[in-house]
Amino acid sequence: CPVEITQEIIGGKWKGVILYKLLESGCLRFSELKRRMPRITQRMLTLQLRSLEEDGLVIRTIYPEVPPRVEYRLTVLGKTLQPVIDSLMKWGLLYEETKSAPVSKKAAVQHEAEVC
Amino acid sequence: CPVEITQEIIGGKWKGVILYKLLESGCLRFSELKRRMPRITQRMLTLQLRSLEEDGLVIRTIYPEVPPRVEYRLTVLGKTLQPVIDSLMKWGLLYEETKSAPVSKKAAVQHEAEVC
DNA sequence: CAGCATCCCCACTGATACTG
DNA sequence: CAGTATCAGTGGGGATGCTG
Repeated sequence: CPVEITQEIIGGKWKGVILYKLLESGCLRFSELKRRMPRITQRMLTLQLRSLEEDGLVIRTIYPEVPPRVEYRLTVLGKTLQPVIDSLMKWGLLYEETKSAPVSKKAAVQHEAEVC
Repeated sequence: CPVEITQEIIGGKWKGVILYKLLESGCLRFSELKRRMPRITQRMLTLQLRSLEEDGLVIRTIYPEVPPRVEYRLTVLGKTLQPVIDSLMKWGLLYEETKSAPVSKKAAVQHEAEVC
């Protein structure tokens, strides 16, 4: 099932957010990504980026400098995730709205009462 | 982050597929859902449906008959997931296509060579 | 038919410390 | 700066058997 395939690739706790940040910013260093995701650990960020790289969504570029610099950006395939991430984000916003709008709940319940 | 919120709700191995089947069919009995997802165990189907119910995406209707009959359908909120599930499915199809098209890989790599 | 109960595993996630 | 290494915990997910 295609839905399952996609979820296997961008699922999990962090990948969606990483992709969102990269779509937003285009190209980010490891530390910049980390700064944009204060709750993720270095370890998890590394693991998730490696996984995204394996699946061909992200490119990792190492600049042989001191101090080391590594930049991440989306591949062409990775960029095709834009509409997916967008819809995930939009629905997240809608959901938060819904939860904080108790006034309309009664009307909603009446709708739900429809029979199959 | 809204992206993370959505993934917490419809993430995991099965929820996306369940939602897809319900969007497609409108209303399904437990056994009908199970038949459409041969790999899921009864236990997991039950657990995932309960979770979707808790989050207000699915309505569970029990018909007091013998043998028992339980039907599942989306709430109004659940139906708002249509564009999300759609985009997940479309990208899944695109991804499968990409993997089975080795001819275009060279061109793709050249694209990836662009600098940040 | 549509489940619940039970047992179990390991993959995901995390905290912490260390390093080229 | 951008990682590895190590250890540990939790819970998602699964197999199987039983039942109103």
